[in-house]
Amino acid sequence: MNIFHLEVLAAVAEYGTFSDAAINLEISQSAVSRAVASLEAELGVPLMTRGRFGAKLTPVGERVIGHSRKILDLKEQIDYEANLEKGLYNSRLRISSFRSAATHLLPANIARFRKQFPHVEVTLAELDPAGVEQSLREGQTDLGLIPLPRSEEFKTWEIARDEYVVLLPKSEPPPPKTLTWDDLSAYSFILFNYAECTSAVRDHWSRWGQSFDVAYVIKEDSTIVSMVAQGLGAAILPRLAALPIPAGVHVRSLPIRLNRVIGAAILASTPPAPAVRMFLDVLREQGKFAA
Amino acid sequence: MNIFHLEVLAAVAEYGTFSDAAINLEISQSAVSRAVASLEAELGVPLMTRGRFGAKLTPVGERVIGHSRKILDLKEQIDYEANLEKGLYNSRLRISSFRSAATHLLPANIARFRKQFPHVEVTLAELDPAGVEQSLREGQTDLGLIPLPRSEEFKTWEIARDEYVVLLPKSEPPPPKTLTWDDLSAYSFILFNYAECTSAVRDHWSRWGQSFDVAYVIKEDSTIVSMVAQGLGAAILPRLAALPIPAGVHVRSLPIRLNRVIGAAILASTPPAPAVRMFLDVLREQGKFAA
DNA sequence: AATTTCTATTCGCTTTCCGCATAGATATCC
DNA sequence: GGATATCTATGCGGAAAGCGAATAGAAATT
Repeated sequence: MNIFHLEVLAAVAEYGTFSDAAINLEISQSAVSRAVASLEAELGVPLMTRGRFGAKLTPVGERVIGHSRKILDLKEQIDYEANLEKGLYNSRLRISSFRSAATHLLPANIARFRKQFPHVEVTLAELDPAGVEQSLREGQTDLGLIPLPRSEEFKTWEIARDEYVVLLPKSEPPPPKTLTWDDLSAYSFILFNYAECTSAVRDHWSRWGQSFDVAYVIKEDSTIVSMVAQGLGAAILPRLAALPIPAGVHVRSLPIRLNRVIGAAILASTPPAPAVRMFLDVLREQGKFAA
Repeated sequence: MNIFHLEVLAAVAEYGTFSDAAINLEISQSAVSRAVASLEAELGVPLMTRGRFGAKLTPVGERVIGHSRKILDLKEQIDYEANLEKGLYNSRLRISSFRSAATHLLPANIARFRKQFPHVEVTLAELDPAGVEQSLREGQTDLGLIPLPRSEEFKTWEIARDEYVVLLPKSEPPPPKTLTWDDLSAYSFILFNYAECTSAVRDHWSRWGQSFDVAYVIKEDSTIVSMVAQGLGAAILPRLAALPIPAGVHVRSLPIRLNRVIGAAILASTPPAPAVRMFLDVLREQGKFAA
């Protein structure tokens, strides 16, 4: 059975006559006639009645055409996959990302992407968010991972949410499971001077009428985790940035939770390349599985 | 694109070599090689890698094969519809049914069935349930509509449920919306001497420790409805049997509801013919829509 | 009755598909 | 290292399928 013959059958059903179907398909009327006859011969049942009035599906033809249309849809999807592959072949995808997304979110997704599209060359640059933005503007980056929201010069998609957690040093008794603002007032804080985390934390506790002692503002997330482990203070930073968290450190949620929204971004003025669109699909599927 | 070529691709993916796929499809190895090459040429992408080790799908081949398998499934469904049509052509379906199912359930369903299968000749005989059973035994009926349950000599399917309702004559004030057994004790009853209705009703009120005056036992449902309208008593009978119910008669549920289960039946020893199976599908769909 | 419009079929040609035979490459065996 | 086995790719020739142009036949329209 030839899929084009199914397309002919569908066209006759839609246009009502062999002649009109022929015009629309840009083949001759006799080709239409023989295509339908060929299907009927192969299946052994009449799919259409026809005469001077044109052509109409028989009852069994109605049942067959439903399946035929689905076959034509699937053929379109096969063509789409082939065209996508041709469009992606020997293309590249340059990703820039701030550190914890680069470390924790991207590697597995890049692996899954490359398994489907092995001919796309993927590069990953770790930059702070301002650097990601600049690289996008300069055309050095195809897709950036940055915190949201962002200005309208970028088109963005939310990819993940990362909770700001409180890291507390080992203590007897251990800190309560659920922290209050009063519990936090006992600590000096080490804040994370990266990807707008310090300002996000200060804005958050200000919004709830709180203010806490900030003893350090540190750029290195691993350093922050070590300092907490050594009892130098408590820290508030995104969970992904804190990973891996050693056993001697307690992790708690803030009294009122704060999330960092991680987004994928391109320049709003640039239509996304096929590789970008396919990678965004992979990222979205990841979010779906994580949910 | 030729659907058989998709079948070849699927076979190679399954068996791992062109040679093994050829053996299983009962074509030559060179035909397999050219079928796969033909698909690749048409789509413009390589679907398989191959060599002395045999053949494996490429990543785009993996994506394409998913759609291809669905196309093959749909082709099977098209073949099934064609074979069904051939099997049904010039066949007949002889239905026997007790009266109210014959009057109310079957006509619309027979119409829907014949719209899909216009070459099946359908006959409908109205018989009481014992007559339906006998006609099935004698091979004069292909499918019977009878109350359930039934003996194991029949294979049955539940098709519908029909509530036994109380018909009450016009009165001032009208009878309460919800009847109690006490309410019923005020009436003489007219019972329906058809399709085991009388015994079903007597069994029901006995099961609940009740017993009521039975003034008449009548075979004609329309006569029963008239007698109630004229104030000769109350009636208990299946709702379908009572239709159409005139305005001057009140319809109420029994204090404890009773349903008649209407089933479709064939002889257990006889595999159902294609026409029977298709008609059962139509009856099941009706139940689905009614739900 | 003539004309128009629909589908079916013939003719001749092109394209596609197939099996047989074999070339070429590579893994396995001795 | 050479012989053998096993895989896929391709040439050849024939059969089958598909196509457009032309035309036959039937039925609706004018």
